[in-house]
Amino acid sequence: MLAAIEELGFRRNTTALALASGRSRAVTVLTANTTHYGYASILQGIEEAARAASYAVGIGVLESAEDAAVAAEVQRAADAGGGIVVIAYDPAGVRALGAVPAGLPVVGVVETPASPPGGDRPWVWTDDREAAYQATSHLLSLGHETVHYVAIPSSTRRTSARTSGWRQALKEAGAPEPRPVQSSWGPAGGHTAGLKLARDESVTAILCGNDDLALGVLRALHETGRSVPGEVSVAGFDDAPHSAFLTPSLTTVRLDFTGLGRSAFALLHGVLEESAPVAPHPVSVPELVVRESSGPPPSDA
Amino acid sequence: MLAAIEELGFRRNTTALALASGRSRAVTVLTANTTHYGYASILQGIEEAARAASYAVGIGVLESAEDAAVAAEVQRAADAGGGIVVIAYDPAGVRALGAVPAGLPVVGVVETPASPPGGDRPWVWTDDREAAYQATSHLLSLGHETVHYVAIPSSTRRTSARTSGWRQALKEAGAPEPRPVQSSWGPAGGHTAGLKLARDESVTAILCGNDDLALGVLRALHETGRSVPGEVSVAGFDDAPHSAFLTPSLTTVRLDFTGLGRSAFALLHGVLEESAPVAPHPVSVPELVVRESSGPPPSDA
DNA sequence: CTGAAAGCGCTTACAG
DNA sequence: CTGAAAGCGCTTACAG
Repeated sequence: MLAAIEELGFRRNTTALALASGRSRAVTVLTANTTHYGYASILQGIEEAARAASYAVGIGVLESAEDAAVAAEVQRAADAGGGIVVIAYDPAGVRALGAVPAGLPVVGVVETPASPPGGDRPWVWTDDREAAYQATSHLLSLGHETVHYVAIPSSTRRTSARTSGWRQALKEAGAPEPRPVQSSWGPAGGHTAGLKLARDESVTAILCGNDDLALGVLRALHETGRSVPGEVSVAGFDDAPHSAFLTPSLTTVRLDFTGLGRSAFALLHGVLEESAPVAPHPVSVPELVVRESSGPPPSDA
Repeated sequence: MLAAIEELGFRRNTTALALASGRSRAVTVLTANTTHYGYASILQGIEEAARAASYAVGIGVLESAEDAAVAAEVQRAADAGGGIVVIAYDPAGVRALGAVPAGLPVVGVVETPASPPGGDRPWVWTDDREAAYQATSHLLSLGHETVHYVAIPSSTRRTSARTSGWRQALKEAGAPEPRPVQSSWGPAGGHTAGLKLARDESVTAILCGNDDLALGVLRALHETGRSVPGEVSVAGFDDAPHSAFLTPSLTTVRLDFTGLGRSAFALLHGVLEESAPVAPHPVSVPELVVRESSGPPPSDA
């Protein structure tokens, strides 16, 4: 009988099931971006874990950080039923996480939290603060007087985790703290920032908020005739797939975004079904990867 | 009254609506990958257009090209209700497109079709053949005797559109046709292929199946001490965001993947609702972008 | 433990 | 044109 049902291509009707039972086995990911390395990798991790648990995965892009637009996207996600994961790495994401109505199952993917964000909601994070600290310390240990910082847009008005890790390393080493250069997410922003920093002869080490920014900085340094790492050292963030193959190859801090996405889903799964394996509070441990783009400062500097 | 309803946070129940009416205002995109530039951009385009039309967007990743696995993913997408877009740039995608049961609303995103793929289903494509033809012709016009080709994995056992465009340009110019080097999707594959080609002194021009591959080839050439474009010219495919900022910056063929995604959704929308604007048969026109990585062959060659 | 009824929140085809 | 009834395909709480 069951075999016959199988044979005839019978399939449980997901919609009716959801209406009758009130649960959906679905997760909607709310994110401001789907193409940058970190975001895309988290999405990939969530999808993998969701697929393994037979959950459907939906995506909603937060195109604007404006309150009304964010609220509309959150509503759409809520309407879809099931749970929500919001990637809160930027203002739009942070607002979306805050706008999810109480009572809805949600988990946030956030930067190192100073204090628990979004009230008592479950969340996962990358230890961006530690990662920035490691990269900055590495550059300082090479003998650089200080390390300049090209920042990705921060998620809140407060200091970002990456910025504060960088700052802490400088402070501990007694190094002067240059003004961070605010930039964007992509290579073009890094290029602009790099051109600006290249004009300053005293700059010998640059930490970039992500690898794409670093790529643009590398290009700017090349254009202005400053050699890397001979005259200037550059380090990135993320260890994107291309970073090992740049010329010079990029020193960076590897972050396990895919694993972070899987953890986010696991947490949500635990919230939605008591039977699901309970995920511990997961933190991805950053790992410094030293390559060609960092070295000692020029001896005559 | 309506205001009061609005006030109380009343919302139409999507699930009940779908059950009762039999339609979902949802699209599921089936793809083998979500992070590579082309795939991610198509997904982004679909999401934009879907959001504008108030459609929910789901994703299903085809982790394996094995028949049973593909069939299972297609079922999941079908179960979700609504329409399906499948990105058929690889064996898994091509099989998934073929496995969608007749009668379900589906559109395929395919390589330049030799003949209409998937029967009489609507589809959109990038003109990969033309793009490869343009890039190859550019390199030949610079004076190279021939152009070597590092290929991405092809979607079928038949010759890919990119390969055949390259071949056609060589043939028309009466240039010898070297054996294509089969590679993967990422920089690591390009690096391996580049190392291999670098051993052959006669190689002066290399066309790569995508920009990530080209990035790896550039690195391999650097490691083996061959200058670009002095000794070897390199061209890519896609015009990914970082390509303009590599050193040397990469000559490539720009493809409008985001627009392609939007077109795919528009087509599907037309199939699902007669009232929706009918999309024309859309083709994205490739555009050659000449940068630093291509130039004349060495004069002594 | 098994089986028939009620109900999830809508749409749609039908009676008034 | 308006309004009450039936039904979408399931689950769940309840009677047997």
